[in-house]
Amino acid sequence: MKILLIEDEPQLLSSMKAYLETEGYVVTTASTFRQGMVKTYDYDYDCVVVDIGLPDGNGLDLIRQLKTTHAQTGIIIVSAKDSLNDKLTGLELGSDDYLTKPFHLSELNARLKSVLRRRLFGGQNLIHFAKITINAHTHQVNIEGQPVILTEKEYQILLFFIANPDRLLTKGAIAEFVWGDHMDLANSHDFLYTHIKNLRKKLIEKGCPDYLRTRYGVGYLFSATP
Amino acid sequence: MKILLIEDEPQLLSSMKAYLETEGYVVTTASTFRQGMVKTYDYDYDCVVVDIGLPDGNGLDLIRQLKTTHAQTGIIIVSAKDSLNDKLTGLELGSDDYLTKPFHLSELNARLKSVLRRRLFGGQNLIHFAKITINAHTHQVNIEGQPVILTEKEYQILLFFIANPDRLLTKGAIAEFVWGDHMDLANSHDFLYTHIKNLRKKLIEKGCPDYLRTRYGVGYLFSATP
DNA sequence: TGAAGTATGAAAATACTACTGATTGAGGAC
DNA sequence: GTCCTCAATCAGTAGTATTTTCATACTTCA
Repeated sequence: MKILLIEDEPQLLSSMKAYLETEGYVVTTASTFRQGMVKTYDYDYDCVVVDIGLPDGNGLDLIRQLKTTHAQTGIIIVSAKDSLNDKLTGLELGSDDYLTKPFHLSELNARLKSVLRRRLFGGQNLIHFAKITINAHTHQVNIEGQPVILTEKEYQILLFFIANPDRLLTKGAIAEFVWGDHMDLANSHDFLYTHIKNLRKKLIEKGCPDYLRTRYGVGYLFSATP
Repeated sequence: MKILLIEDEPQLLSSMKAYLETEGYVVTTASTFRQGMVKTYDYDYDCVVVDIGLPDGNGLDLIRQLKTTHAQTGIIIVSAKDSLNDKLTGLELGSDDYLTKPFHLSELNARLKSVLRRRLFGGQNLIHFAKITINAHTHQVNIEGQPVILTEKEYQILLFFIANPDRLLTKGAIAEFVWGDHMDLANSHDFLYTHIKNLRKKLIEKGCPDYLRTRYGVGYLFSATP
């Protein structure tokens, strides 16, 4: 899960970054709209958190543009109490949620989760796929009622598969979803293999058919139908 | 596709070579201008990548000479940040692109692709020939929209044919394009026959007329008109 | 027709890709 | 500190695709 934070107060920015990273997100930062805009050219973020009160230019333009060029990216607006108008306009333009300064980081996290969940599964908290049930809130996974204990990486990989059933997912795409863009190219895919092996094993142990099919030289396909 | 790398840092040189070889190029190296110059006498490279900051002599001379003796060879200049003048002069002299150190290997690859594409097909990414469409970027080939799965060798042979339609191509020329100069002389042409057979078969299977005509004792002619 | 050149299928060799179990090391809990 | 878990790495093996070789059959052309 990749988040872009656009915020000009260095202290707030770094504490947001630190907090979200402990929550397992891959976080990129920018301190101006311009910078933030440039980063969205290079990369598809799952969610952009933007402080709309930045000095350079107009944050609403950024939102407008993001919504047209990256329609599927979530947007959360952060604003000072007095810029209510901007907030409303932002929501009209298609941002998914807003926060008023000052806010608790846990609050940001909650909004983020909700936006991302909405993005992936239309806001459902419980996600079903054949015998598998995922609670996106608690990260708990069940196979026919039986709980399966997954590590965070395993969970994220499974989530990505279930968010994209019956679609051929390249190893690069999976790595990008789980780890961000800093390792997909250079390194080997050993770490992916290992996590997929462990995930497969845990699912099958609980009586789950092996929905995961390997496409040699490309990636994986998660499907309940042969 | 044959590339000559002229660069004096052994480490950079070898990593460039290794990377480009995995990308399917045939790579020769030189660590001085003099050496590089000599190699261009022997051989026609598709592109020369030259670090203009080498200690011996003047790299600009090399570029000037290359442009007159091998007008169709692509040239990419590599330079340190501060030698902007050299870079500009190089471009004036006819180099096709430049890179400033340090650079990502993927960046070099992108420039290389672009230069070679420009050389072969006037910069087009999508190359059309009758029913065949080639995406030079992804190496995908389509016959009337239908994808054809080709191996890398088959792809390169097809690319060479389509880059030279209606021209009689000797087996030596094809081999040189695909494998470089290390095998065309000595060995038999069995491997070429095999790849051409497989390529033909795959194209015809997808409903493509057999554009490839054999010229007994010489080579092949790729043409849409009888 | 015969010799050289070309085509073809199948097998062998090679290179590449994926899977697995074991191990290491970092970080948190106690 | 010690114990634990998890992520990451490694080495070895299995699996698959591609390239090359080879034996044989077929064409072309003098």
